[in-house]
Amino acid sequence: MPRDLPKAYSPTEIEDKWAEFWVDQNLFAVPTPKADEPPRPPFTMLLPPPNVTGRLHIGHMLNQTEMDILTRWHRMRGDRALWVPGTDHAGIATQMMVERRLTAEGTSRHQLGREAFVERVWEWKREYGGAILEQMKRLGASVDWSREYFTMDERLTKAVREAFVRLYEEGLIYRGNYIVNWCPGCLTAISDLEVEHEEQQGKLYEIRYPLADGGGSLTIATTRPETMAGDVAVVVNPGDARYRALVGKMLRLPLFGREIPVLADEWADPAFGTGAVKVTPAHDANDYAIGQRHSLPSLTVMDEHARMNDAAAPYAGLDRFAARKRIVADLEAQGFLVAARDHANAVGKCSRCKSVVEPRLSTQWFIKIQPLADKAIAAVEGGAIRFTPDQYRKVFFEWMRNIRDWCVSRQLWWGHRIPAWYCEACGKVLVARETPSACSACGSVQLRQETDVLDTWFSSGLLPFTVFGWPTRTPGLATFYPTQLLVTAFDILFFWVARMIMLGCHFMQQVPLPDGSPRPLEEAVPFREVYIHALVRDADRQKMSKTKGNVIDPIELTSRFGTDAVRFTLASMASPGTDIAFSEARTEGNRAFANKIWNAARFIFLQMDRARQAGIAAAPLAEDTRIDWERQTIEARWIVSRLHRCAETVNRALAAYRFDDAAQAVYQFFWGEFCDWYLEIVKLRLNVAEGESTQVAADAMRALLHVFESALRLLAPFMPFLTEEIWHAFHEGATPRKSIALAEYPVEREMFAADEARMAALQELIVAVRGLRKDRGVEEKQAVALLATPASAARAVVAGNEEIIQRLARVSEITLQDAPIAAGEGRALVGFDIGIVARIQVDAVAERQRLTRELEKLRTEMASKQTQLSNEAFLAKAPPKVVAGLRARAEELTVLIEKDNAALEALAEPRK
RNA sequence: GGGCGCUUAACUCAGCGGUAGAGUGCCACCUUCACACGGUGGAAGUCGCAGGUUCGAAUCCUGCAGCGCCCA
Repeated sequence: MPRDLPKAYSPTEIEDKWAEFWVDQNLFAVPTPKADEPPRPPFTMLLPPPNVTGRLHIGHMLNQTEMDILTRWHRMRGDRALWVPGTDHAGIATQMMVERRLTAEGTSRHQLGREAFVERVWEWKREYGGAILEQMKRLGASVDWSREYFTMDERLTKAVREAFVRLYEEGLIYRGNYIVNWCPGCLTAISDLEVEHEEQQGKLYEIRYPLADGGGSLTIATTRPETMAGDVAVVVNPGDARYRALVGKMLRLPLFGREIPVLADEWADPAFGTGAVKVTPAHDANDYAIGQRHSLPSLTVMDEHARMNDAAAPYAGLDRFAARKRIVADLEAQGFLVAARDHANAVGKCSRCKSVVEPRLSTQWFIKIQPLADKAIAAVEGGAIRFTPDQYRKVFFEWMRNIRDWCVSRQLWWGHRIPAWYCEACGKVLVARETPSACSACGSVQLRQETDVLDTWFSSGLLPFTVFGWPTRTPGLATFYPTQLLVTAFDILFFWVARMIMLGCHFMQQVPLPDGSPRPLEEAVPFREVYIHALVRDADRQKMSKTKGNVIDPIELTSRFGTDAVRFTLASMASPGTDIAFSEARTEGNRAFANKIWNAARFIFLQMDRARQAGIAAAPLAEDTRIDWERQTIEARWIVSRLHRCAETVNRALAAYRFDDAAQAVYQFFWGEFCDWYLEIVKLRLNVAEGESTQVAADAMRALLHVFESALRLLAPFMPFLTEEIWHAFHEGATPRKSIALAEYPVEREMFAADEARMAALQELIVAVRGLRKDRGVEEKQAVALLATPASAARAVVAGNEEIIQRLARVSEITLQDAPIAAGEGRALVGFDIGIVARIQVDAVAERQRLTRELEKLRTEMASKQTQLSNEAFLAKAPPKVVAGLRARAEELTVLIEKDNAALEALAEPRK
């Protein structure tokens, strides 16, 4: 592999290559282990299946970046890391997509017929359905492509049918006539969750309903006068004195002339409107309940398109909103309209097509949800499933405790068709795994299959076990179930997560453990942990939407900044609980970070070549090489110590899903310590003069190569492309493993606390000298002589490391002295006084300003410390450690204040 | 209406009882042989407001204001 890397890192040139490499080499495939294989800690995750019609958006990328970091991390730690990808058939969305195409072609699904239409969708899916997974491949998601699934695959379809039939046999599925959320746009029932409530300014109409006996009238209040034709009663609160006398009497329905009763029902709220409400059981869920209580009939007055039907003559054929206008106008004209007040009310809209949802009485299939919800609640309460952040546990309970039966039938053609057949002869309903040939009751062959399909979430709710072969008890199911983790956004917590928990607990409890013993609830859960991540918003914190035009396209973004930079940005902003306002500025910063590492690699490769020319060994170390750190130099022990500390931080952070902390730690280590300090110092050691011993350089090279290669592995889960490229270049093609993704992740090892303290002192000294140089206006290139008066403890630090100070602070010679630095000529640190010898005039005014500012700060701090230290209660109650720390700091402050004061006084005197 | 969350440097965000942090941006200087997607130094915050608890509060409690989300 060529090592003459270009000067600037160009991600686009290398990313495609590695993305293909990972897929072609099948690197992330995890075969189901054979029985005699030694066990390894499992780490299994399911990709929340994206919609097969979809394109990758930035939310997917965040989700997948987090999962990929975790998977790569676990894999490198030696776990059996399996991440299973797949797509969802997305009933409504996909059907709509193909229908739009048909419309453009001048035809429709009804013209094609069901069979031809479904075949058409499959064609579409085969052609375009893979797009989103191709995008994932490009972004380097380390999934096991050999296990890719599609929710309409034959195998999964069979499992869906099995699940449905079992639930039916267990009495948990029933067919019934109920009010459902009907979308007149999509022409199907939708679940409660697919309805978005929106506050809207509407009217509250007060309408006078005359008594049938002609003795007066009663005024009702309604927001929906268009449903009047379906009214079967008016209810008032039994405690409402205003209407008590009217209960039991009949009213004559205006415009329609039918007679309906006045009834008493607790549901009527005396404080709302007039306290009297009309009851339309076929078009309102609450009214339906009232209708049940009072045995009232239900009159459907609209068709599936939400147009008035014949029962609403003379308004038949009108759209519901047009009908409302006409009816209100007619009521007004005939003197029935008492008032039309402004009224804010929540309108339910279809999350898919935004049509106003029409509550509609229809026959649907339902899952009796309470028994399933009870198990799900128990699983979470018992700690078998843990949520991060923890607050979502409460949200989960809130929802699960108020859940209603799940309407699973959809009036669509694309999806899993419900395995139910109706006997035309005797009316029996047959629910079966295999298509029946004759009625089991009467033997008739006149069977008609149910036309409805299942809600898409029904099949996705089964995925954690169906992908591993359920209902068959496969070795894969035994090995990989339960999965360890689910990573998802808040918005599908109920759609998907809750349903997986309910269905997983229910079906998997029926599957014994591999050893044959009954499976307890904690082993039936689909996953042990749920990590809920943020929503990605635009830079102005606006939710992204196509209509607003503020959608960030991750593919476009990665082509501008590089996939690694975008990944790193998402990871570093992903702190739990808050949404991410996506920042291009930070992405730019991370592109610079990638470039920094690229150039560090270039530098190291250059040094390796030079070293070889000088006869010094400079080859990548074998993986099991141990370095004798004791004989290494201070900066080597320091950097390896920092490396291990960083590894510890990263490992701890990732275990807690703190991607931000992990990313920050790597960034700070690689740039702020490895590049800024270590590489600068190591240049000293590698610079071998003619005839000199090469031992120092050889030792330094070993340390450098070891730390650099370890740091690459540390970074690999976050920036897989860049690190893969450099790692292969580093090994010149002879990599110890196929990919850095298969190498070992660094762990906490040797630490040298004393050297870290010494380096900290050196760094402080060097920074102070640099600052002093700036203050004195010394030119960058000019080396200056340094005078230092170190406290005794610090003397050894300076004495042993002159070279480092000289190089990093650009100092020509160092003079250690006991005599104080001339006041005003130097700078005071806690451990040192330093001064420089340079033929530059001190700018007395500027120096006085600097000192005054500094003194101000020190005195403010001193005052607060003294206040505390003179407080008896503080001394008595505060932990000794805190008090001691405060005392030490106060002493430092005293010294610094004295020194600055002296300097200031000296400056006040006119200079000769 | 019920519930949850947020408000910290110009911007985006960490910190959540014991000396206010990061990245970006800003200012000044520097084309030093890995990197100007760079180096060096520097400026910048009464931690939304008001009370309370505590020896001590950005951090805990209460109230208020503003913003956002979920459920009805």
